[in-house]
Parts: sequence; structure tokens; C-alpha cells
Amino acid sequence: MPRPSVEAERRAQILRATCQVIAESGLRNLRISDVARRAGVSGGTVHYYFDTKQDLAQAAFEDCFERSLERRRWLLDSRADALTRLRQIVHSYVPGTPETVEAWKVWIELWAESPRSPRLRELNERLYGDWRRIVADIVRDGQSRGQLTDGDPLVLANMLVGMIDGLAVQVLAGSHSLTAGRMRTTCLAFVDTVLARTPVR
Amino acid sequence: MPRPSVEAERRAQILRATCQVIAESGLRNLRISDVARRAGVSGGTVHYYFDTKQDLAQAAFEDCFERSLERRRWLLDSRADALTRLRQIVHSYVPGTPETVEAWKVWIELWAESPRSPRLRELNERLYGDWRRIVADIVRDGQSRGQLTDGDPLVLANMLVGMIDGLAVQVLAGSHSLTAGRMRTTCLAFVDTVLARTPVR
Amino acid sequence: MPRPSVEAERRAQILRATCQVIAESGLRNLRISDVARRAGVSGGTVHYYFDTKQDLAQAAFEDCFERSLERRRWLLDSRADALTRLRQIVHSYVPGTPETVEAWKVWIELWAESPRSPRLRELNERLYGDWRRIVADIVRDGQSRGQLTDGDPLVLANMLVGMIDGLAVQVLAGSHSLTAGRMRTTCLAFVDTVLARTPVR
Amino acid sequence: MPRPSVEAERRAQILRATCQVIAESGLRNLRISDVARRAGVSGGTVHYYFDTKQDLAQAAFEDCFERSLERRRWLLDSRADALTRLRQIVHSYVPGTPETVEAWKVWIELWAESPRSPRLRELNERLYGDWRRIVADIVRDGQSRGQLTDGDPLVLANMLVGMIDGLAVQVLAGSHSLTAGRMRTTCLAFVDTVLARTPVR
DNA sequence: TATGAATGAGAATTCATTCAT
DNA sequence: AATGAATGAATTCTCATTCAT
Repeated sequence: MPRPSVEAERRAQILRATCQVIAESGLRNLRISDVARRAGVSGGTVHYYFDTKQDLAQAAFEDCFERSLERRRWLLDSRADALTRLRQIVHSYVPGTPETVEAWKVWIELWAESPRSPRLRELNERLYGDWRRIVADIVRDGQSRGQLTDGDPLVLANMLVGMIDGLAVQVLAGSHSLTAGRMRTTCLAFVDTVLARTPVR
Repeated sequence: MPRPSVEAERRAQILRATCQVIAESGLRNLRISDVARRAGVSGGTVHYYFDTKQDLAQAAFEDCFERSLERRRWLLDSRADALTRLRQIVHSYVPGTPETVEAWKVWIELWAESPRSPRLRELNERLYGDWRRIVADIVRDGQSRGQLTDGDPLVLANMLVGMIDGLAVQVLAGSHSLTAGRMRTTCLAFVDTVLARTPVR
Repeated sequence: MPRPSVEAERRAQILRATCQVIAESGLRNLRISDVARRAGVSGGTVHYYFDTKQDLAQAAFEDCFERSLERRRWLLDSRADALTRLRQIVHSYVPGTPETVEAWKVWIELWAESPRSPRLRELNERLYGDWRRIVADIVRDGQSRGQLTDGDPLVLANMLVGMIDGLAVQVLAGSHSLTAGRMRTTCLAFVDTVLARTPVR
Repeated sequence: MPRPSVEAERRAQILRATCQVIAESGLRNLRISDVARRAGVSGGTVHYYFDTKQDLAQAAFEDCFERSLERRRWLLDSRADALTRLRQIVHSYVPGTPETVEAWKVWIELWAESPRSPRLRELNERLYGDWRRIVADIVRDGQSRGQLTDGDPLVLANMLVGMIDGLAVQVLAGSHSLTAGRMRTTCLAFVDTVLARTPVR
């Protein structure tokens, strides 16, 4: 009579390990044996929980994505004003902590793989759609309080989200001229001088 | 008795084929045999020109990158005003034609691979640096003629370039909510309402 | 506190399931997990009753063989004359019912495996020897009553049994030109025109 | 510029090795590595010629079957009388030589596998149909010369062929009571006392 | 008795790379 | 300069078997 949680725990453990390996080695070099080693189980065990490597990768992407959004859940519940929350978003998305870096690397892998995977495409659609809508809501909120500039909130949100993604990709690609610091500066400048109604000097 | 240019031609032919395969199947699924088939040569021949698969991929990335910039060379020589040229940039980077789509797919693959490849990192650094500087120069030019808003030209260029990249990634990932059309709208809105001094209504 | 017969029941249940799986998938594809699923128990339980897969297969073969002969027991007790009983034998061995088909498939698997398994060889020897002797006895009986042709009864029995086996193999192999109907015709013709003293026209 | 025959030779070589391994170990235990070792090539080479193990097995069955019939081709061209040829058939099919034994073992494997393989079924249909027709033609020939008993030649041929197959299976299964000698005796008795018009005493 | 989580020893398959021609 | 046959290392996946509960 095994403890009822064993299965769920093992699954989660394997998924975390998979995300780490994907971030570290790329989907390209994802090997079941590496996942197994990192999760501290046997290769057979990985297959006990996931039929194929593809299933494993898909599940790992979902897990990583959902945990990432989960980590930003506090933004939604924040009572801070829109401008502050946008700044918080920028800060939280600049690849600084190992956690953020790992999440970004996994996202890029997912994007690179999406053109050939309907399931990943759908996953991205669903979660990224949510994300853009969240940002748009904040913009809309700021506009209704007169704090942010006018304009289609979804367009403005897309500008910010696109900018964050595009710059993060460069930071992650290890650019020396586009560092995390410069990314932060650039995105904050956008928030403070473009989105804010009374631009910060 | 083949002409001395045969080698160069074969090389180019193989590199094009490699870019196509990478765009189509991903670096992850790049197989020498696929490249060979597409280039109409034997697998042995591919190895005759490129020692290892890694060499081949690296060379293909360089070739693709350089051809991409080459294709935008006319922007540099354009006598059009800054605003027009920025709009042209947006238009030319929205993934519309098969050619653009292929190029974008290769770039994403390169970015995904960069964290693990100093050589790709350096390639990106060099060419992307050039690219950002080109855009910054246009911005600077527009500012000096009073056509564009004030602000650090490099920061403004980074905003635009980042936005283009980040949104293109979503378009390429097959997003239904962020299509090529919406990407174009968003980027043009940025150019016309943020960068332009007298915003287009 | 399970009744003592539970074990015997479970064993039988697992053996039946094994025969079915062998008939359906072949010994080649016999998987413990399939047996378990079909028997409605866990894989662990199968191993609780049978140490190894080999043991399971061997026991299943024995079970199937013995049940097959059991099913023909009535022939022995039959008071019908020899010719009638030989015709009954033919009819009962033509692969028609699902039960017969399953049994034949298992036999063929056993024969295919025998060259490499002393235990299966011995099993076949014992049970097939019995079977040939039964048929020979019927022939002998028919001869002594003047109903059947002269000749070594064992040789005549071997002719009939061999013919049945060889033709059944073709029927089972799905031959379109050697169907169950043609097998029946052929074997009955042998009984009626070769074995019968006064050949049926 | 490789010799033109290398490919055909290697293919044949691998197919022979596969037949041997199937005869020796059974389809059940067919391992690519064993085939490779016996053919004196690497495992990779086997896959160079045959995409999958299934393809290899199918091709091997076809090769074995065709070579078997080829080996009996002389029967067709024989000018001997029908009775003699039927006796020759019996002699040539009794599993005596290593070659015959190997062929029989492969056939039994094929029959055991046929129910699950349309391609093998078709192969058996085609080649076994040929074979039965050949025997029927000999019977018909003997009848027309008054040498053989009357009766549907196809039915008589099926009796003989079925008997040969069924008894051979027992011989191959290693029966002590049904040996090659007894098989020969039985089949010859059938030819000489049943098929021959003037039975040999 | 029975379970099912976990294992690890195989086996098939893939594919970059080599090399004789 | 080019080929393609041959290789073997790497990797996924399967499944009988074990064992704690």
C-alpha cells in the first residue's frame, strides 16, 4: 500500500529535473538519462511516468510555464498602482536570478520548437494569451485612473511584452552589448517615458 | 576538370540547404543526410566540405545571418527620411514572405542555441550589434532633423528592435492572437506615436 | 481470510488469460502485463503465482493442451462405430469455433518453440503420443470389426493425424485456397475413401 | 566506385544469416546483433540494408521460401514417372539434412507468425499455392497415365502435402515416437498404397 | 495475498563520421 | 572531388522481475 502521494511527488520531481536539463542543455540535448540522474531515479522510472521523451518534454514545458505564471500571481493581487505594477513586471522579468534565467531558457526552447509542435503552440497560445491580457488589464486600469497614456491597451501591452521578450532573448543569448542592466533600463524607460502620462523626466 | 568555382558553389549550395533544413526541422533535427538530399549531393560530400556537423551548423548560421543583413542593405543606402526608413524596417521584418519566415526561424534556433555556444554568441554579438547600431543611427539622424522624439537613440533603437524580435517570436510560434498583422500594427504604432515627434494621429 | 480455493481459481484464471494472449499475440509477444490485464489482476500477482515468464508459458501450454484433450474425452467414451468416430474427430478438429481456433494457435506456437525447449518437447511427446494412440486404437477397433481397411493401424492413424495437423496449419495461416471447408472435405475423403473398407462412393 | 555487386551480395549474405538465426533461435529470439555477428558485419550494416527488424524478417522469410522451392525445381523438370516423383518429393521433404531442417524450422516460424502478418500470409498463400499445384499436376499426370488412383487430384495432393507438413512438424518438434524414419515410412505408405493404382504389396 | 512503484538489463534504431574506390 | 558502404557509439524504449507495504 504505497503512500498515495508518491506518484504525484515523483512526477513533479521528474518534471523539475527535466526543466533544469532543458534549460542547461537545450531540448536538442535532452537525454532521458540526464533527467533520471538529476531526479535521482533510474531511467526506467522516468519511462514509468512518461511514455515517451516527447511526452516528457511536453509535460515539462507545461509545468515550467505554469509555475512561471504562478510565480507572478502576486502581481495580480497587488494593490499597487498600475505604474508601479508595470515596473514590478519589468524587474521580475529581467533575467537575474537563476530561477528567472532557467525559466527564460525554457521559454526560448519552447518558442523554437513551437513551429513543429501543435501542442506546444497551443500551450503558448493559452498561457501567453493570459499573460498579455493581464498586462493589458493593468494598462487599462492605469488609463482609467489617468495615470497612463491613452491608446489601445492591448497594443501598448504588446509593445511592452514584446520588448521584454525580444530583449530578454538577447540577454539570454549572452550579448555583451545588451545586458540585463541595459534591458532593465530600456524597459523602464518605455514604462516611464512612454506609458506614463506625466513622463518621469 | 572542374572550374575552381565549383567548390565555392557547392559550399554555398550546401549552406543554403542547411539553412532550409534548420528552418524546417529545427537544429534539433538537423541531419546531414537531409542536408545532402536537399542539396542534391551525397552525405560524403557534405563532409568533404565541412568536417563536422557542428562546423556545418555554425557556417550555415553565419551564411544565413549575413544574407539577411545583405537583404536589408538597401535600407542603409536609402535616401528616404528616418521615419520612412523605420517604417520600412518594420515592414521588412514582419514575417510574411517565405524568405523572411525562414530567416526568422533560423534566428530563433540560433538564439536558443547561443547559451551553449561561444561561437554563436559571438556571431550574434557581432551581427546584432551592427544591426542595433544601424537602427540607432537612423534614429539619431531623425532626431537631428527634428523628425523624431528626443531620448537616447540607442535606447529607442533597442525598444524597437526588441519589440520586433519579441513579437516576431510569437508570430513564428504560430500564435493566433498575435498574428503578423497585429505585429505590424503594434510596431508601426510605436514608430508613429512614440518615435515620431509629431505623432500621427 | 480467503478460501483455500482462491489460489487455485486465480491460477486457472491466469492460465486461461495466458493462453488467450498467446493465441492472440503469439508467444513472441507474450507480455506479463497483457496477461495481467486480461486476467484482471496486477502484474505483481502474476509473479506471485508463477516465478518466471517461462514457467507461466510452460504451465499455460500444459493447461491448454490438457483442456483440449479433455474436450475430446467424449470421443473415447463414444459407443459409435470407428468410422463415425473418425468422422467426428475430423469435424471436431477443423478450426471453426473460436475455441478451436485458439487451441490450434497455441499448438502451433508450442511446436514452433519445441525445438528449443526440452520441457515443451516432452509435453508434446506425452500428449501427442496419447492422441495418436487413441486414434490408432479406433482404427484398430474398426479393422477388427471389418469396417476399416487393413494396414498398420499406427501408420494409418499417423496419416490422418498428420494430415489434420498440416492442413489445419494452413487454415490457421489464413490460406484462401486451403480453407476450413476444404480441409474438412479432404480429411473426410481420406476417412471415407481410404480408411473405410467399402469406400463411400 | 564500389563494385556493383557489393550491395546485392551483402543483402544475400545478411538474409542467409537471418534464416539461420531464425531456425536456430526462433523468430521470438531473433536479435539484430546475432544476425550481424553471423553475417560478419556490424549491427549498423544490417540496418543499412534493412530499415527495421520486421523488414529484415519478412525479407528473410521470402528468401528462405524461394530458395526452398528453387531447391525442388529439379522435380519439375524430372522426366521420371509420377510415382517416382512423388516418392522423391517425400524423400526430399523428410527433415534429414541440416539444410532441410533449417528450412522446415523457418516455415514453422512463418506459419506461427502468419495469423498476425498479412504480408507473411500473402507470401505463404503464393508460394504454398504454387507448391500444392505442382503436386496436383504430378498426380494428374500419373492419373492420365493410369499409374495413380482416381480422385480429385487437388484433394489427393492436399492429403499428401498436409500429411508431410503435419508429420514434419512433429519430427521437428523432436518427437521420439514420430521420427524422420517413421515420417518417411508413413508418407511412402500413403504414396505406394493409397495413391498408386496397383498398390505395392 | 496482492499491489504497483521502481529497477536495470537488454534491444532496436539513429546517425555522424570514416574511408576505399 | 565525390561517393556511398560500413561502422559503432549513443540513446530511447521495453519489460521481466523485485520488493516494500
